Amino acid sequence: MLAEKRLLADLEGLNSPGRETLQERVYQELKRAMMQGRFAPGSALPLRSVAAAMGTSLMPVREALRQLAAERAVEVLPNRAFAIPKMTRAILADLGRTRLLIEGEAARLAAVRQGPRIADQLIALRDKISAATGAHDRAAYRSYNQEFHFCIYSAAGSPVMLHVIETLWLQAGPYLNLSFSDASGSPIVSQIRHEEAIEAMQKGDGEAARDAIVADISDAMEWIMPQLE
Amino acid sequence: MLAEKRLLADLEGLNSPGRETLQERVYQELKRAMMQGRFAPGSALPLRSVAAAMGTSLMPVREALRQLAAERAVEVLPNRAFAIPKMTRAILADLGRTRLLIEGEAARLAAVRQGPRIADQLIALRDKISAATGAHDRAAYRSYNQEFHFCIYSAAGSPVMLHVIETLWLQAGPYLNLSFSDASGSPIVSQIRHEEAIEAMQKGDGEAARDAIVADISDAMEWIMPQLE
DNA sequence: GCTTCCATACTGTGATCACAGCTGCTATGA
DNA sequence: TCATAGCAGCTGTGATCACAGTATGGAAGC
Repeated sequence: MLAEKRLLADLEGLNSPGRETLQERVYQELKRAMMQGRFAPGSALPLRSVAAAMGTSLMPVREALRQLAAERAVEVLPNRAFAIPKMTRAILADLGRTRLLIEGEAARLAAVRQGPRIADQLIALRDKISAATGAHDRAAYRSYNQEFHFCIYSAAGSPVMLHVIETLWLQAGPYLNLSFSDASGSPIVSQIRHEEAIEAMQKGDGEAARDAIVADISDAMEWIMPQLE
Repeated sequence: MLAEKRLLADLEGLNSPGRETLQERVYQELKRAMMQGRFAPGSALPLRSVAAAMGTSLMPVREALRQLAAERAVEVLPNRAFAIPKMTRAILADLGRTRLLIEGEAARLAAVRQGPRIADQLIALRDKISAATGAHDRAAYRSYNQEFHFCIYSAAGSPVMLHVIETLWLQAGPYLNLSFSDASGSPIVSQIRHEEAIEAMQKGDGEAARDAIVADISDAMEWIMPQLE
């Protein structure tokens, strides 16, 4: 009996990935696709189409979309239909301003509280980013860049800020792809900011860390902005 | 025909309040009840109980709760059950720190961009707050205080920040009630901060506006914190 | 008296169906 | 030829049901 229970407990751990609800899977899948910019801005997301694509009924899709809508990642039209939000220059600027504020503060906190402790992880990620840039692997670049930033933000020790930042990235996510729609030098500029951030973390210098992150975001925004519309 | 169409168009406007979905109504009702602190922290929200209380089926309740969960206003337990989150001192402090940052900045923006234009509204709200305080009407106080703050935040012209602030209030909402669990002087302190805020708005002084809001939030936090646990 | 087991009730999940509103097309009329 | 009525196909909403997992209660065994 006891052995059986132990076995079940072990299996439980193994089951847990499969134990995720369909709703969860649909949510994650949509989120991933959106952040990769797979949907055109303004395009509709009919429940039945998404459900058919995912091989589920309408229900998990409805809940996943509503959750994404609550996070402002998808829009609810007056018709109550779901759609990918259209990004305007004004909204993107607003998003950028808010990111500067909160991600800058998170970076400052991270440097002060955990700075030297995460420097090694950041250096490893910087190397991966360099490799991805060299290989012109945009997907890898985006992925590692995101890891780099969130490695810092996680170290701030503020779950509330972390969640806010995640929702901001989710909203801006699809449009960050624009930064790499051609082979221009934007990523290289970013590398400089990352160096500055690493240095600030090593020193535990909060103000320098904030400045580095603020500059990084500003660079990206300046790059993306003229490409809109 | 044309007249008929016009009539329908007119009726459409009238219908719109009734056209809200059940899900929307359940969502609003739950939100309102939560912000008034009607649910004990940690208490469960079984779908069927809520549905019975609202007189609907499970579906609208499920979607409303999931939306609230996305906003961190309710918690999803490992059992996938919904519950009112338990607030710890650490989380409340985190929430407070984030509020200082973003609400302070929103106040600064509001003062610079629209300061004098909203001063009259703020003065009117201040008077209502005074009246509510004098009458010991806690519900009215809470309501007008919220209006006062969001009057400022709306004037910042940043929909992104406004939404973030709303989610922060929703998370902290139930615990703000603690500030008035007895007849102590906390609201009076708050009034001083409001005066400072109004003055800053009249002058269009961003820094002063930020300081006033930061002080207001800090006061409230300092008041609530020891009452927790 | 304490532990163990089993039945029952209750949890959220997800599929299916009926329905109302809207959109766009087509056929019919002037 | 053009306007209009009506039909067909979409849309999301919400109720109902079946189901699997979990907690809880009491009863039977040690």
